[in-house]
Amino acid sequence: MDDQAWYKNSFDGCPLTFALNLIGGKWRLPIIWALNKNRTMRYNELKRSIDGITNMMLTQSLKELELYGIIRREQFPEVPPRVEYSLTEHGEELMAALKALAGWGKKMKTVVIQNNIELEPAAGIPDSSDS
Amino acid sequence: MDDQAWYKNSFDGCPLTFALNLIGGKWRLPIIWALNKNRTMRYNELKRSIDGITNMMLTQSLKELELYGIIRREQFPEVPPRVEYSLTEHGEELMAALKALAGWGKKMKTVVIQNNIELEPAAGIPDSSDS
DNA sequence: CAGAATCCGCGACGATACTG
DNA sequence: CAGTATCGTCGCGGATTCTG
Repeated sequence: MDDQAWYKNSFDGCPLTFALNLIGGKWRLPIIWALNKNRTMRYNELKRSIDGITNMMLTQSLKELELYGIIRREQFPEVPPRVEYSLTEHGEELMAALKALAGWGKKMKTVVIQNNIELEPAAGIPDSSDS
Repeated sequence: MDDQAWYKNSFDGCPLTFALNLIGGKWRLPIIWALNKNRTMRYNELKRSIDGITNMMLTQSLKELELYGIIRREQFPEVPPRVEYSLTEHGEELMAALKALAGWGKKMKTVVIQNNIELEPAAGIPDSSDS
């Protein structure tokens, strides 16, 4: 990197953007969500539970979330390796904030669909197939 | 699109992912944030206030946010065109949810930086500046 | 003043191996 | 079982130019 790590000055002080950077990416939320439901999960258990994720993305996302202090990784030195993941306290606190946002999203889904019906011709989502 | 619009089945029912899709993208939050502070702003006022945004991205983001019902657009039929933007009630409600997330982010900034200091060599942010 | 249209780079992500 | 490594794709967003 030619400058500092992104999180040291991401939006230079906007904690919201910082938070969204932490939970951004395609797979972090699914992981967090799964760990919130099942409390603690092994690697392949997560992989099976999250549809479509590859080893690479799962590993990478888990490492990042652990680095951020959102999830906890416990490795057991056994012959067939066993690694368990769970949410940290910060992860649990995150869930609370996310639920508020989810509540808003639930309401908005209706609104957006209706707005789209009214304004649809101007939407930036072009249709390129006739099927 | 070859299938339905993304928001009609984004995560097929996860309102959280839906919400994040609404406020995702690079400029939507800065726009929302600016409108929340100044209540109502004109186009070029927004453009000046949001550092680095181009006409294209501003126009596009404004249209999307309006389509989603998060912001309101008022056009005045005057000789020098005048357009004013402001948050809708849904936009205001969003701000509330975002503030909780921002609070979490504020706490996490400290945590992440400290974790990084300890775990830094394993971070996924490679240094390739001299290669 | 308030946009619209086009081209393009880059980084996130996917696919596909290989390993202790 | 729990990862790593490498390569290729794809689309968001940046830069630039044009218009009512």
